[in-house]
Amino acid sequence: MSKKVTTIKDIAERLDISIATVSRALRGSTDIKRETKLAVMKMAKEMDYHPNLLASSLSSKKTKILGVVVPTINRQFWSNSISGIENSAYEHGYKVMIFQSAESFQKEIEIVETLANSRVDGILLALSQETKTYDHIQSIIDRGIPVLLFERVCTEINTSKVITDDRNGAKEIVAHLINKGKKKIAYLSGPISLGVCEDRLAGYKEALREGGLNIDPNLVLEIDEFSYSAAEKAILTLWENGVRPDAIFCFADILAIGVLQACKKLGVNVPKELAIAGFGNDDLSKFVSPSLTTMAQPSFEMGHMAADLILEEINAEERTLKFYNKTIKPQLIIRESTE
Amino acid sequence: MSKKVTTIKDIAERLDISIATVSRALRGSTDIKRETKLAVMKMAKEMDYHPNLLASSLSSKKTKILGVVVPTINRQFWSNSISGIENSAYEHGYKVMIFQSAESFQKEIEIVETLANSRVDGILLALSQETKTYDHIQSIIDRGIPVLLFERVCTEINTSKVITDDRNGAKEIVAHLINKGKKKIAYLSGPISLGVCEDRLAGYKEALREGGLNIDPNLVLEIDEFSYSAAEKAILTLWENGVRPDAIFCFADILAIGVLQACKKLGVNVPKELAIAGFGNDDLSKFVSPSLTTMAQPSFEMGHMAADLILEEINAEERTLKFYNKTIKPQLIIRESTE
DNA sequence: TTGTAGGCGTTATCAT
DNA sequence: ATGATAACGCCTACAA
Repeated sequence: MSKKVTTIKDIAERLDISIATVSRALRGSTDIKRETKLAVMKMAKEMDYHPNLLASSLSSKKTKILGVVVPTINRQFWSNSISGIENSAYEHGYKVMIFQSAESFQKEIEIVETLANSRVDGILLALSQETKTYDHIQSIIDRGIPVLLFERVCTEINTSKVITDDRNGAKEIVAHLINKGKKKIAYLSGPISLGVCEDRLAGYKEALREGGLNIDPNLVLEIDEFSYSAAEKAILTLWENGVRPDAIFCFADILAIGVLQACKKLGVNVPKELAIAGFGNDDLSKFVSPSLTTMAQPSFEMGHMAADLILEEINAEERTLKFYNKTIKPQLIIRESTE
Repeated sequence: MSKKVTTIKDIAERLDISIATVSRALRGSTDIKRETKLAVMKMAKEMDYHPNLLASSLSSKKTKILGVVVPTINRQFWSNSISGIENSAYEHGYKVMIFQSAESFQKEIEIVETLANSRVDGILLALSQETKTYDHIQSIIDRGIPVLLFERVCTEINTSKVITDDRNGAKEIVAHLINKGKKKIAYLSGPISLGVCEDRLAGYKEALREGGLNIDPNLVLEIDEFSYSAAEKAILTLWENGVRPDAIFCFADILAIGVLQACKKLGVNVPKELAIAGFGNDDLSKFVSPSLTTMAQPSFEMGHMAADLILEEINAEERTLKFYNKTIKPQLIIRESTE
């Protein structure tokens, strides 16, 4: 029953050569006779040999694997960024292991630990919503494993980072609302403890200031869950309380969708009574009706760049300890919800 | 610079005991003195010890990792099913490695090979669109690694499978269209070489037959890409050719969205002139306007069940060689696009 | 309960 | 160009 798995040792014995030679032949070392190499390859095929990556990695101290941790793969932004990461990794001969933290600090810790213990060559991480301390990350870095933070980053850790230009993106789209003649512009934010949310808040405020509008704290809504239902509820509550913005900038498209749903229930006309702007340019934003004005986030490119950077760090001859801080510009896409 | 990594050997030396004892203490073996165990644990913490999973897996021949291969993580059906898999795996102390085949046969082969060479304890696989031969899968099974097929399966391989009840699901939703008085019902399918597509075609035909409608081959549209743009184009072409169904059942929600877009361009009223039904119950289907009638696929449950099954197989004392064939019922959700 | 020692399958350093 | 042989870090009979 138990199938005998062939190893390089078996090949060596059958060919009556040393395992060292087999090992070299198998991964195209230069100094090896052409014929022995071919003989080994042939025998390997014949004996149905498959390398044991565990053994190889243990010995070589390289896994050629990148670990990725995102809050969820169930949002296009994240799944697209993963595709970008995979694309770059693939080009460089690396594989990618994907994990979801589900916005849980505990899970993030566990995942990062597992990844490190699995000796991945590098970790690409987008912080969970709950993450407020960073010892678990610093500890990984101290263990000598390169970590790159993307999208959900923090200032406390000194390492390479790739982020969206959130501040200017938010500023641009809010400016667009102002241009449309809106005077009471709200911001529907995720947890402001998240750097991304804060940065977009800053951009929002900046746009208001430059547009000569004053900042009304009552128009800054903070919800703690990235779901359309939470957004919908927030708007219904707002209306109950008699607050009436004439435009709203939402942290993410999924939230904007919730706002849209609320408007349908309330009979509020979009964009006349309430203009809605999102962020991300998910498929959803395009197909919903009215279609959603939003900032397109180049998520694939972000992932690609992130992987490029960490691979560069991994393969740097000297640990240069020079980290990059890259910013990616989002792009305004005007649709019906603000026109 | 190169930080010395602590191993059990180091701990053993510091405590002046054998590495065997340390090893046992570290993973709670029963027969070990309480105090030595505590001493080891304490020292491990003190020396910042982290187990090397490569070494332990190599030695124990178990990785406690499940490999998952899906066409893409960028569709809710797939990302949700992965969440289901993770959920079950997590409960059983397993981790999950996720890979995307991008509907490419070549990539599928590579991924499956890598997974096997990484000695994962089991593989959960949804076949790529291009996959027509299955030697690469049989070969993995022959190597002794459990493989479970889900959603995208084939009959050629004898192993556990988890699928949607596609035939009855399709039948039910098409029957619903017939109930609504529709007489010329089209089916917009993905590549019919895919089992899923074929099964839904069968259900579609069965519903027509039972509804007393005849089957018109011109109303069965086959496209080779699961994108809204491909679907949109198909409908525009159909209209150009003067074919006018009064209802259309789409293989997936994303295709139904494309049909909806086409209708908007053509000025076709939905559902009066053309009723539209999808499959999957993506977020999209709910938020689009008119909202989409569809079959809700319990993707999370499917993933969960798939993982449960393969874990059972992995942990079976005797390789029983008894495989399961589970079917999950989708549920009709009626919305505006057919009302 | 603890120790000894032989793997697990590769890679890598010296020799030759 | 090839061969011995010692790691790599951990597990696990078998002994004690």
